Amino acid sequence: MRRSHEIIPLIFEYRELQKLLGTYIDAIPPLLDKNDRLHTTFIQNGAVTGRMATKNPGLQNIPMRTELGRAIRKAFISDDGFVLAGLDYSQVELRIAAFLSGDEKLIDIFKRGEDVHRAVAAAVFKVAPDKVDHEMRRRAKVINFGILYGMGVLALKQNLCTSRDEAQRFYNDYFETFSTLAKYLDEVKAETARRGYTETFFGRRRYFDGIKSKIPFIRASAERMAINAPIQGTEADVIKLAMVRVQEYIAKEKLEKDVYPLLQVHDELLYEIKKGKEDKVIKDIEKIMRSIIDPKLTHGVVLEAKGSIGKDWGELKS
DNA sequence: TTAGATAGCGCG
DNA sequence: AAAGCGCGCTATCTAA
Repeated sequence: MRRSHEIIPLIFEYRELQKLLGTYIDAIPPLLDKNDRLHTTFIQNGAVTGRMATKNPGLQNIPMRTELGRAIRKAFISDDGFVLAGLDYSQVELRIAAFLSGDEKLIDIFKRGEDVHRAVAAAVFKVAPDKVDHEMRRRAKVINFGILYGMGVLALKQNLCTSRDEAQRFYNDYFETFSTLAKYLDEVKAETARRGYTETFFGRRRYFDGIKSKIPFIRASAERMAINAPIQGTEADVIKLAMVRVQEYIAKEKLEKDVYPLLQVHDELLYEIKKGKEDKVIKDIEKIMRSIIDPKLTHGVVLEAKGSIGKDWGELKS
C-alpha cells in the first residue's frame, strides 16, 4: 500500500522511530548498573535449534540495519583502556549447507573463495560473474537465504517484487544449478519423516511432530523447520565450540584481565580487549573460530571468520 | 490489576 | 487457509 497514499510512508517512518524509542532508547538505560554496564541473561536452552537467546535486555537484536538504528548501537562502547572486537563468521549457514549437502557446485564456490551471492547470481541468471550487477547480486542473496529454508515460489515473488512466472524461473534455475542441494533437501524431509528427528553435523537432534501429518499445511510447516534445523543447529554448535575454545585460550595465555567475552550473536562474538593486545588476540581468535571443523570433513569447505576493532559497537564492520 | 494472545518489528 | 527458519520486546486488547 506504500504508494497508494501519501500518509503510508509517514506511518512507516513513525513506526521506525517509535520502535527505536520504545524498545531501546527508553527501555535500556534504566537497566544499566552502577558502573554503566549492561548485564543480559543468556538463555542456553531456549531455542529449539540449539541457538542461545538473550533477555532483559535482548542484546542480540540491537539495531543496525538503518542509519538511525545504527546510531543506537554506537552507544555501546568499550571501557577506558580497552577496545571492542567483533568477530564474525562469514556465510556460515551457506557453507554448512554446502558441506552437509555435498553439492559440488556450491562447494567449489567456497573452495575458490568466491563471493557466493555473486557466483550464485552468475549461475542462476546465466551470465559471467563480472557481468553481475548490484540488483542481480541482491536478488541472488534473497534466493540464497530463502530457498534454503523452504521458501516457496510465492514468497520468492513477494521478496523480489517480481511476477510469479519469473519467480518460478529463478526457483527452477537455482535447483537445476544446485541439483545435489535440491536432492539433499528432499532427503532431509524424507529422513525426518522416517526417523522423527533431524541431526546437526555434531549429532544433536531435534524431534518433530507433524512431519507425518496428513494435513498439508502442518506437514509443510514441519518440513520447512526440518530443512532449517541441521543448518541453523550446526551453526549454533560451531559457535558454542568456538566460545569454549576461546576461553581455554584465554586461560592458557593468562589473558583473564585483558580479554573479556561480552556477547554472542549467533554468528559473531564480541570481546573487550586491552589496548595494545588487540592485533594478536584477534588473529588468535580468528584462527580458533576457523579451526572448529576440519576441512577434511567438509569436502574442503573452510569456516571463514574475520575480526574488526572499534571504540563503539556501531563502528565494527559486519 | 494481572495474565495471555496478537500485531508488529528489532536482530541473525 | 496457508505457503522461509530462529529468537525477544513493546504496545495493545481481552478475559478473569
